Amino acid sequence: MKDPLIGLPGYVLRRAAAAALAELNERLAPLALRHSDASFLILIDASPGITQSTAGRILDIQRANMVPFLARLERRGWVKRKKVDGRTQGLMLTSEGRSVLAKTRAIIEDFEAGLIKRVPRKLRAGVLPILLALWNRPTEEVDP
Amino acid sequence: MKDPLIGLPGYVLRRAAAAALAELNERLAPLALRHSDASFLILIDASPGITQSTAGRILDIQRANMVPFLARLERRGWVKRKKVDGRTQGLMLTSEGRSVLAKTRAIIEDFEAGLIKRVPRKLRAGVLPILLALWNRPTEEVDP
DNA sequence: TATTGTTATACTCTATAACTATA
DNA sequence: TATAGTTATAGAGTATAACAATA
Repeated sequence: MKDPLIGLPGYVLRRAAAAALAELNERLAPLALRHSDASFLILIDASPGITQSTAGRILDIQRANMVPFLARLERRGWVKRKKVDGRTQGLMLTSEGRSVLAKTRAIIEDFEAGLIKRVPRKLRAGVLPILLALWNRPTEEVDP
Repeated sequence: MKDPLIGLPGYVLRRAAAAALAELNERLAPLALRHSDASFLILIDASPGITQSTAGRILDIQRANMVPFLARLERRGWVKRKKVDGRTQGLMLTSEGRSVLAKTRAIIEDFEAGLIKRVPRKLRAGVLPILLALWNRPTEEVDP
């Protein structure tokens, strides 16, 4: 039985992402982390003092959904908040957070390397440009 | 504020898929369909008489999750079941199902065309081969 | 014994509306 | 008036375990 959807880039994009995410979550499971936690830790580390609104905008996580998300990371002692003004709080990794991030980075690098290795050598240079292009919503009719 | 994850193919793959899916769901909303419904209708149409177990295996939907999924499509009069033997039932589109599928296909074709148009011309030939390669789990160390 | 369909259940992710307190 | 953080809630999507009926 063949999959009649296999010629549709949108469908294959979804399946590829789902498979990759499942694999990454498996690999992160020993740290009791999910891929979303990992991306969040990386972002805070790259931008210490970032607010949760800004972080949410970058990662495309709604403000409302950041709350339980952040609460968990804080409860586990990986992220701390520091008041910036009366309504804003900057996010920082704790030293424990940096420690778990180091392990996380190792797992992610291994995962990403494995991902790219599935692609035939000759096509590898196109992977990131194509994915970035697919990601961006059409702005003007460039290269129609 | 830059996204420090933008160099990771796995991350961009996820974001690209999420954005594409959201857009497709928007486009399908007038038909009160979701992308998962659409792929299911296409599959049944391509393989009339397929069982839900087989369909679930192809689409990577668990048997247990097929039940409410199929029930909705049947309730809306788009899919009917026919007993094959005592425990197996073949799935078929109703004429109403074929009618909604025709509209669905038009939306999907337009969506897929828009998706591919985001990619610079020179890279387009690589899109599907790369996505298919990323989808497949590594078997042996081919092309390391 | 293995498979099909089913029920029940739980967790993640996402989406929206509305509230508060601050800027 | 707009924004940051929060609460509550709902709907997809996905995962597992267990069961009955049948092959």
